[in-house]
Amino acid sequence: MGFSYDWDRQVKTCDPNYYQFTQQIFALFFEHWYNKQSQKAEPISSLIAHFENHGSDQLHAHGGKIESFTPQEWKAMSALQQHDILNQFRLAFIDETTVNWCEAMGTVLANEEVINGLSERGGYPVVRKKMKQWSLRITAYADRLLSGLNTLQWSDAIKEIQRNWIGKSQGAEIDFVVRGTLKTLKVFTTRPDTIFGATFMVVAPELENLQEFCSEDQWPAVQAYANKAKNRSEIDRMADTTKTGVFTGMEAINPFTGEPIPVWVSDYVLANYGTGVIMAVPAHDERDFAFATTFNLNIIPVIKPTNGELELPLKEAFSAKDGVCFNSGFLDGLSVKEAIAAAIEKVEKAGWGQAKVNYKLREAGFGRQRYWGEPFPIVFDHEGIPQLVNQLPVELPQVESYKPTGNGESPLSAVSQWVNTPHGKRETDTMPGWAGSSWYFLRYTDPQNTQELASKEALSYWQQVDLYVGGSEHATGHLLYSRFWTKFLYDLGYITWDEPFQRLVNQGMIMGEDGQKMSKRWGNVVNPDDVCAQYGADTLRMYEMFLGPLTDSKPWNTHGIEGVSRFFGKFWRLFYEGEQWAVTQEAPTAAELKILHKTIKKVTEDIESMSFNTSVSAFMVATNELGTLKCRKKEVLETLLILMAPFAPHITEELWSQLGNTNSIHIASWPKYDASHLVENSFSYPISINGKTRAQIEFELNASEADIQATVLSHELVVKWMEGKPLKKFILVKGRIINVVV
RNA sequence: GCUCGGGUGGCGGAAUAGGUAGACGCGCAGGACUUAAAAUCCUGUUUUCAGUAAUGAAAGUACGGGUUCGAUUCCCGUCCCGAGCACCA
Repeated sequence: MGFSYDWDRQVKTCDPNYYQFTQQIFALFFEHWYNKQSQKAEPISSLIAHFENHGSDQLHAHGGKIESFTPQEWKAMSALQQHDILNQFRLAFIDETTVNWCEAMGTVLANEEVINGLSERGGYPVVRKKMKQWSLRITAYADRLLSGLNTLQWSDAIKEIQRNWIGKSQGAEIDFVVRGTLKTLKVFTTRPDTIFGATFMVVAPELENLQEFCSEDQWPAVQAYANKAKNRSEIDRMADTTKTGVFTGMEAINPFTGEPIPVWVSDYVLANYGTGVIMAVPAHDERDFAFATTFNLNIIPVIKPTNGELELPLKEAFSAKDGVCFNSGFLDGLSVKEAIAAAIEKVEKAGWGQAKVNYKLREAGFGRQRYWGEPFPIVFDHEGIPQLVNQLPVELPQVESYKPTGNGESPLSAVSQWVNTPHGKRETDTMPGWAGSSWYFLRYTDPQNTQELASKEALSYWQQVDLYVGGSEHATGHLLYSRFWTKFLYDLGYITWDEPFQRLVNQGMIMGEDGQKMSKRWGNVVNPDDVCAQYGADTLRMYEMFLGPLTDSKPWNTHGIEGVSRFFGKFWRLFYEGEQWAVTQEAPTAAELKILHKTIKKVTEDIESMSFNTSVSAFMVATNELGTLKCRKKEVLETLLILMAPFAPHITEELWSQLGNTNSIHIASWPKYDASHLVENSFSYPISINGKTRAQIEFELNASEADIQATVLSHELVVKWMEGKPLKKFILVKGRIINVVV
């Protein structure tokens, strides 16, 4: 096909020479934490220094929850206790995650391998199970991943997918005191303006200390419900939107009204978003409304439309974000926007909570219980504390079997001579496929380097990827992870830019002739090798471009390729008269130069905007016009060849050499168009009367408007269509159109 | 349901800082060259109506409104297609 790949820069992520640096980057994640104050990753040593000097006080670290401690307490801790705390802040850390466990297969399955709670292969039951494994703290970068999108030339679709995935929402965390106890339930809400309408609370069934918020007599029912909910897969939950739940027997106090409201448990509240607890405002939230209706709970409207009244009783939740508060004490009369600000101010002043930003983005699971993957450069010492291995690469051992062990551990755990080292046991999970693919573009700059992932010189010469052409299926995977790794390596000073792919274009697919995706199943597969054998690579390339815009999916049409094939025939005959070479040295005429420079301009602009289909059309137009003029002049044809070289690399190279050139056309410099060849001094104006084209008159472009108007108004057709009515307005758009309004 | 794209001839598609809608190609029809065919070249091809014809008129960029001298392009509403998300408080 004539792709100009530089095979000297080929990389293989599964080659130890490559993955030793994937392991090194993992080690860097492990040795860094995220400072929310400086907004960047910093070495773990600075965090340890902070603990030694200030304890947990004034900590601006992104991470998990810890009990507060003093410097003295920190120093008195055991290595294991210190590890547990540091683990809460390391950017590569051991996380408790929920996985899809298939007992029958003895393995963990990916979400897409689970269908309706059963394994895709075999149809065995799958349950959700907690498992400790490595994760990368991508949430530390959530804000930068979000704001960085604004600087990128990516399609709106992909940007939007990433924005949704990151899912930033602003609101407040508010504490509700549980009646008759000293305990509080912390909720996250984006609508604190509706708090006077909060008539009950709902906690997620997975909440760890669930029992604390249950009365003794309700606990058995709650426990039974929670156990059932735990084993429901996400897909099951999704499929079933009817509301289920159990009353916990407890009540909480709405801090704004002082009224007690019941606390329920239901699986429509997700444990891993927000605090896993919500204040339910049934009048203004569809889900809460459905729940309240199902269980006959109180519904109090507190927001009404800006211009109008609510229809009571409510038939559905009024969830619009423009409205006015009522039934809401000091918030009455305020708009939703004003009330949100006022409610947060009140919450903070009263010490009930604070403004809070939440993200849907979850930490990136980085462990796989599979053989094929980069081993972690980690050994767990005799205390079970993970220690980095300095000697890289840590290579995959040869094994007898790649199959799962059956107990959920990686196949590597069975290779005891590999697992056991003098310093402890190796981590036997391996890294996911996206580990190596998150930085390969950096490796392209310096693929043979054995000392570092790439030299500073190479990285600063090549910089980030100018243009990435790929499918949109990587939107929330590869493309997000690569941005994350790039920002991290930027923080550490490895690179001087913090976005990997400046411009991203999602190419469309060539569909079958029937408009469906090409598939053996539909019998509509067209093999490019066959097309190439029949028509040649240049014809195939150009036809694919000619089919339509790069970003669109479009059906293949076998007849259509004939048109491109014929075009090459015509193009060839500009150079040959029969078998006879026919190119001349004559100087081109003005008309020929105009054709050439028009084409240079069009193709140069089209390449910039990736409108290759219209470039092909421009080549056809130029070839047709030059053919009509019988132009065989070297000066014109040689330049046209250069323009076509990126589109049809083979035929252009051949004709280029036949023109007597000894170097390759693909290193020739790109022509510049000369505007002086394109100047027109007259234009054939379409004359509209009341917006309808009625005549065509040619005028010099520098003719005066008065002269033009006089000529137009006395023109036979214009007179006819004006039907004697008086002229209302005469519009002249120079070089475009004339409109006579009567 | 929400978010983001998009609807133009028989087909793929062109043209949007508002200015001759349908470039280019496919297909189709007719013609030239040829003993014939292939190849090549030429002409026509949005729809409807009138006309033997040249030609003329009207409508037309999913549908209905609006702004404008002028709208495929801008605004409002509706329908349809595609992609993504999916109880995210």
